[in-house]
Amino acid sequence: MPTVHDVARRAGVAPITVSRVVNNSGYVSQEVRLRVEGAIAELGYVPNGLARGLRSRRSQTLALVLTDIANPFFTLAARGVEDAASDAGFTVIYCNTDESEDEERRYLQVLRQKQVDGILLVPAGRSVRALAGEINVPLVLMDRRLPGLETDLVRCDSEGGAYLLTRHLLQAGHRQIAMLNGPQGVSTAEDRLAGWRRAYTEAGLTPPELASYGTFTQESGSQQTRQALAAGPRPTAIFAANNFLAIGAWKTLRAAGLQVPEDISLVAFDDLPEALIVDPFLTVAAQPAYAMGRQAAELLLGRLSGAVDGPCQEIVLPAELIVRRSTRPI
Amino acid sequence: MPTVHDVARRAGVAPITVSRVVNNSGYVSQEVRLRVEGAIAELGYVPNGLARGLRSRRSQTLALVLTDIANPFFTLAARGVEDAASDAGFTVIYCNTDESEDEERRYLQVLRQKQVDGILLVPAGRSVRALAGEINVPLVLMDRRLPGLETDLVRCDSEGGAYLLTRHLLQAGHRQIAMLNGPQGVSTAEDRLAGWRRAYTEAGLTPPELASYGTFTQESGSQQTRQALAAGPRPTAIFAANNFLAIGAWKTLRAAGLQVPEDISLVAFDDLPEALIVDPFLTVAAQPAYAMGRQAAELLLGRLSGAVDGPCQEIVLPAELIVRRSTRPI
DNA sequence: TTACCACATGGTAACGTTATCATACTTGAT
DNA sequence: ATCAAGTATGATAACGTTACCATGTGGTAA
Repeated sequence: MPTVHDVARRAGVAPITVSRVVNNSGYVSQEVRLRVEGAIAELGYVPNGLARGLRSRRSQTLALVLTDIANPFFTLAARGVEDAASDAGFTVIYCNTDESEDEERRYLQVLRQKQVDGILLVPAGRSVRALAGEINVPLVLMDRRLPGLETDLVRCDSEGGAYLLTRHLLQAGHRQIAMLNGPQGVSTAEDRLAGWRRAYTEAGLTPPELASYGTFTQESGSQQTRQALAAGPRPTAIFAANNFLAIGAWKTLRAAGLQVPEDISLVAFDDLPEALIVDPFLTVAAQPAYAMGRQAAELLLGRLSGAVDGPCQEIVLPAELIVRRSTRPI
Repeated sequence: MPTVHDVARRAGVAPITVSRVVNNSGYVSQEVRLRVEGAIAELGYVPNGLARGLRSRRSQTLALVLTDIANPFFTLAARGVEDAASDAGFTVIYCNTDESEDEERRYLQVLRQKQVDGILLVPAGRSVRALAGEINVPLVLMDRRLPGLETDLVRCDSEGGAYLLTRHLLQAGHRQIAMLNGPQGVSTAEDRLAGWRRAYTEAGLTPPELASYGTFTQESGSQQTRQALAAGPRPTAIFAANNFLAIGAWKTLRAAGLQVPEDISLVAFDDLPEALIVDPFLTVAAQPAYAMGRQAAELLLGRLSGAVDGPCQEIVLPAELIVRRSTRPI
């Protein structure tokens, strides 16, 4: 592997001049520049990013820490992040926490070692709040708020989306709307619950005792659905707080012999990518996942370059109500 | 940021001793080890990965270069890679080429700079063959063969899977089976075409003129389907060479007023993750995507650690025929 | 003339770690 | 007493780059 020294010798200049050519920094005469570029091409020189990063204290690397890249919502967000980073000459390290705080802690430690320039994080737990100070690296949260932590944040308007979905059902005459939710304490779960509540109260109604917590998984969707079906007056509609919960609910409804929407209505937060779905059927509140990822990355890159300055920003993207065929008036 | 020197001073030892404690290498007495560990904890010392990598020539980083992480097949493979890498203490840089050779070239250059220890690659074009020599980094191909390049390879048995799907249709009495394919020259496309052909010839039949090339996208699936429906005797079945092609085909069939399977049968390579599908309906050849990613990463890590030695390996995982409800006898 | 600035190039040191070699003390076998 | 092997620690230098400072030229303004 040739180094700056090899290139310098070949071009008859000092190593630092090679550095200037490569980085387009400082003054270099046209003649010398051409000679150096020639030498670089002849030797196939590629700068060593580790040495560069060590000296300049910038690694040109971002990290994306999320709960599960296999969730299409995060997959799309990841593409947004990757595209923005790549445009700016940054590479991205991905980390899946699987909603585990231990994993999250472990990864943040590893990323500190790697000297990443910035971190995009979908927090799995509250522990980041304590770590954030230590990490000492620009941090932008995605998707979820983390009360008590002063950082930039790019998220979707969960409360508003949930409100729209619930209002849609209320307007169709539903009153017993079961809410299947993610983990208590996770901001998206809390916000969606709040939206559900607000739709009721704004309609002059009292929210029923039909909200449950769980995890953002299919299994939890099934479990919460079974629970909702078992209790009190059977709900006439179900609001699943994310895509996996919705799939679990739907499967369980089918298994219970209930048709959607004939026997029960079903709405959900999160849309599924058009590319994966033959016949979009669910009425949903769609999040602009790609845009969220891109904007979060751009905000972080802006902080790094100094283009963005000042106090923490909270960018809230709207959720779009897409009415399809999984609901029916009562 | 404290360094080895700070820790060393605090613990009353030499920096190299701190290094030995951190890396668990060489001899360190129990007493000194405890003192050093204490100092590390007190100072919150974290080793600098860049300096470490520069000196030791190992960055503990792998790269995963694929065409599009948004394809669930690759998403799952990526999880397999990430999990295996993470277990071994490696982090993963992701790169999406979008099937562009230019992007692929660009990324390989960047990865060389980053001094990644190894690369997992789903080749977008033939250009890698030329680059592979220069890169000088262990390389494991995933998913696609690249004739003329001597490297490790982990892939699925595309030919066999296509054969199973086609035979399934032939046994059901279909003779006019249109094959919607990906790009000519991509090994998975060629292998699946070969499997389709073999099913015909083994049944003593001549493959019809119903195979077309395109890209592995939904749009191409629509386009190829329209073409197949327009020509000659209408096909009684369609074999889509991947999941996106299948979705495009299905949508186009619906738009043309054709019911699956009543009016036409449909099968596809690639399954969709259970978590995304309410009611699995398509008969498919399912690839073990997660296993593919994991095994590819483990092979690469084995090469790096020296645990795997010897000539190039080609690991071929079987595709599983899953018969569901999208086909019917004729 | 002096002073100053833009341009052009180089020398030196430092980023934080670990490879390599060197030193020295035990212990036990000969 | 001697040697060898195992244990324990350190000094030095190097990985490849760039920050920082220094030097020198030529032109232009005062």
